[in-house]
Amino acid sequence: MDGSHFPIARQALPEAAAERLRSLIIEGELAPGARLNERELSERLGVSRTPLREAFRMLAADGLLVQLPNRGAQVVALSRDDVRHAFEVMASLESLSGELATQRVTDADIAQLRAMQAEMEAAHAAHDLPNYYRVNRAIHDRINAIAGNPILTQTFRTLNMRLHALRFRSNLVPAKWDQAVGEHRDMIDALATRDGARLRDILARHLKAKLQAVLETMDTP
Amino acid sequence: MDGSHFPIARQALPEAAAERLRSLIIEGELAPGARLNERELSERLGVSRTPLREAFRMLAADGLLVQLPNRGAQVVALSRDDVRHAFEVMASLESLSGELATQRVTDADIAQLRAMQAEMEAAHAAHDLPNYYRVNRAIHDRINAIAGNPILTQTFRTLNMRLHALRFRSNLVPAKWDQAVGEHRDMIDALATRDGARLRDILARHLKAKLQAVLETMDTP
DNA sequence: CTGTTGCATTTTGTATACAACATGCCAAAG
DNA sequence: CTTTGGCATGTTGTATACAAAATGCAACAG
Repeated sequence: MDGSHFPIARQALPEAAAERLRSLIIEGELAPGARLNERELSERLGVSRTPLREAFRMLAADGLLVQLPNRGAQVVALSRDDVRHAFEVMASLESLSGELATQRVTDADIAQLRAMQAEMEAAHAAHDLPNYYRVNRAIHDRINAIAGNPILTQTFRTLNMRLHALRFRSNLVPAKWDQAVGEHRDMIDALATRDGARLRDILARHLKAKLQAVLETMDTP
Repeated sequence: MDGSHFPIARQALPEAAAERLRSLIIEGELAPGARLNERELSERLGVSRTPLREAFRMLAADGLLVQLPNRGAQVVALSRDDVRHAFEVMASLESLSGELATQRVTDADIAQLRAMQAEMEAAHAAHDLPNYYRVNRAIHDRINAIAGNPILTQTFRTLNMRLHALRFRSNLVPAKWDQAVGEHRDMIDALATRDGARLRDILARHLKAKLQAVLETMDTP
């Protein structure tokens, strides 16, 4: 018997509900601060309240919801300071990720990253924002994977998820966009030459710029 | 007013259950790898299965449990690599914490830390391991608080919680203990002189030594 | 003796009923 | 007119009943 167990996602109603809720939050269907009515949501998602409440607990642990005693759950509303703090931590984690990646990256990885970079630049040239973001994130994820530290990856993912709830994927000033693309190319160069210090430096600047861009899209305190 | 003003915190049964389970896991009552029977545990904790399952979700999010579909929850068993990875991330976060703290620390903070350091050295001199660990942790928490980044604090706490499940609080080689105490004194000195680079350096060494100490207490792969 | 099949039992997963609490409204007192 | 008390209503919190899946065991075929 080989170990090929089918990925039949048979079960996991709470996970499925959590996934669905995540989408609703990230897409703004459930706005920051919105209170979540259990009965209404359970009907909308087609599950009963029990698995839905377990989904709430998961999202609360991710920092996407806050749960008030006897008053239910509501979508978290990040302040500008929250965003600054999150980016401070993310910058530190990205630095670590980059440093580890320079130690472990293979030539095959570099080739793959360069291909993704090309794809991203194509999206940039075509002003295709959704695809740009998709590939952008894929590159960051790939570097994270190369770093080879699952706990780092998970910690990072959790932080990222919070920020995605901000839906800052809308506006992007052309000059900043150009700069970001250039920084990405530099990042991969630094990786290719195994220059950890330079990579750290680029990442720090990259994140600082991204923070500014995000803050500019925020009208709420 | 009746006299029975119990802390009516009748609420938050899931939180209470989670807290209790955390203790049971950290104290080894529930060993790594142990499967948790819902009915048995719910009777033991005096709550029904519904809030207990929500507690499971919370602990799973913290990384203390893993939940397998249709097969319940079990206490996570960390591998040596998991521990290495966790320490890698923790070192990065501690560095950030130290750097931020040097920027924001006040003289009053320094005085308080020195008092705690004295308390810790007293515990060291008295070979009082439990108190040593308590004050040790309090110092780290204090520095974290001085850093003034709640998201950093929370991320750090989550990671720490996983490691506490290892119960490495038992053995400690005298030489290592002496060294750790000295490093703590150096840390506070570096903070007092606002020497971020030196603090980073000390923290990196401190964490590396701690990792070694923890790994030595592990017999499981 | 080994391995498979089917059944009985146990355990997890989900829905729902009921209890505790919060909220909004209206009436009545000041 | 404002404030307060109490009731009606809705919402969350917990327990439990029921369904589905896994597990263990024994009988049986090879």
